[in-house]
Amino acid sequence: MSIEEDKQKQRQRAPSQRALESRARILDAAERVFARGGFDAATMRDIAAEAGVPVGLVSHHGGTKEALFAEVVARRADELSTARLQALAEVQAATEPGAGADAAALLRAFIGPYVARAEAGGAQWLAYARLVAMVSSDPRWQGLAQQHFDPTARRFVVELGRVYPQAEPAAVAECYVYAISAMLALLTSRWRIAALSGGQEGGDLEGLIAFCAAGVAARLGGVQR
Amino acid sequence: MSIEEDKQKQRQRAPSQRALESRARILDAAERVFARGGFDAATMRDIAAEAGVPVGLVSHHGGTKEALFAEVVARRADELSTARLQALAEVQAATEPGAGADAAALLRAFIGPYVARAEAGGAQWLAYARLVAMVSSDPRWQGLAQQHFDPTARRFVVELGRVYPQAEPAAVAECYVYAISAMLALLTSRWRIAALSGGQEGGDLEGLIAFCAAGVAARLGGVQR
DNA sequence: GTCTATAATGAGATAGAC
DNA sequence: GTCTATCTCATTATAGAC
Repeated sequence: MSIEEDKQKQRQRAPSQRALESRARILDAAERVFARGGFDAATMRDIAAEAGVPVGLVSHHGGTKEALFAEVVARRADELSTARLQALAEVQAATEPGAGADAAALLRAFIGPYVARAEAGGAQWLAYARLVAMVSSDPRWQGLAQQHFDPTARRFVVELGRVYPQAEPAAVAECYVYAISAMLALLTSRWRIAALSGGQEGGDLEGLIAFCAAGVAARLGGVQR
Repeated sequence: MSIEEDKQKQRQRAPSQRALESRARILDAAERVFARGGFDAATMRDIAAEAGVPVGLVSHHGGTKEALFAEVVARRADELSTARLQALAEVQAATEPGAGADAAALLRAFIGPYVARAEAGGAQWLAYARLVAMVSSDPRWQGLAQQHFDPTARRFVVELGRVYPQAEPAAVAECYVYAISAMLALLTSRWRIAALSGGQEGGDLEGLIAFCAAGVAARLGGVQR
């Protein structure tokens, strides 16, 4: 460890405690501000004010506005990918060989880690969900999406295809896109659900999985093997 | 007609053919440019260039940037609401009294008119779908959404609640939000479906309705009355 | 590392000629 | 109605003091 640190010193000093805090505060603030109105509505001044630091410090730690955005996206995407792949491994370990996993378990492995973090009081995770929705739907950020979201998505599509081997690959991908959009809707649009049902709170993980699992089963082949 | 025109003259002259064309070109161009990167990424200069008119003319016809945005949203929302309510009336007319409509027919009445317009070579409708997704998810445009989307949405939630009378209102609204988000995903993310399935084209109205109808049935009560 | 001051750019809106 | 020129303001990024 200490040797590693010495290696780093060839390039730069170890960051001070205060510097690390500033950096984290700036990233968190940027996440919230970007989530509010998208990349263009956010200004470096908004982010600085939200973080409680001077404007210049945002550029110093985050680089350009685009680099800051990319870093915000990457930070949580990595944690999420790891959690999802681990949940997937657990599902596969719990399935007896030859039987094959079922769609609900796969969906839970993919959707569960995110919803769990958001529901554990994760205001930052909710803000991040709005960011994910933007990055996923705006061709402008296609590069970011490919780098951070696609690998896990492909893996999930492959596993879902194993459950429904007779289904067309495009239909499997279609179901994946529907499920993800519903997940993001749950995370970002609880207020709308409440507004449409007279103020009643609504929407949870189990309801979402029930909806998606049935949808997948109906779309990909009626009878599940 | 001529008398009507004279009445108008008290306030303003009847618009010339060219003026009407300019106005329509500007609205169409604004729709595309707003759809590309959202409200803030769009500039009045982009819109003018896309429409092939000088910058000043955009303000002249569209007013402020916000007014222009609101007008773009309103224009198609009204057409869509009418088509959806008409389709709903047809569904109810075709259902024998006492039997009750089924969820798939309701979904088709709500989703069909939009997808049909988009699939009939409607590049502008696809651009508009991206706008709808933005307006629906950004609290900044809550007023626009309430004015133009909520009335039809509420109507649909009510009808869906009739099909599943034992379901909680919040669960019905939840299903509505999932279905709409999946519809928007189909319209805006065909490229992603293709990318995830190795270039194969995928996603159509019937698949979407199959997915959503099964999801609704599973979420709202298993057995349909 | 932290913070201030400023340079350079590009935005929305509008006044006024045609 | 159409188009040009311009006003005013807010933005990003950075140079340089501490």
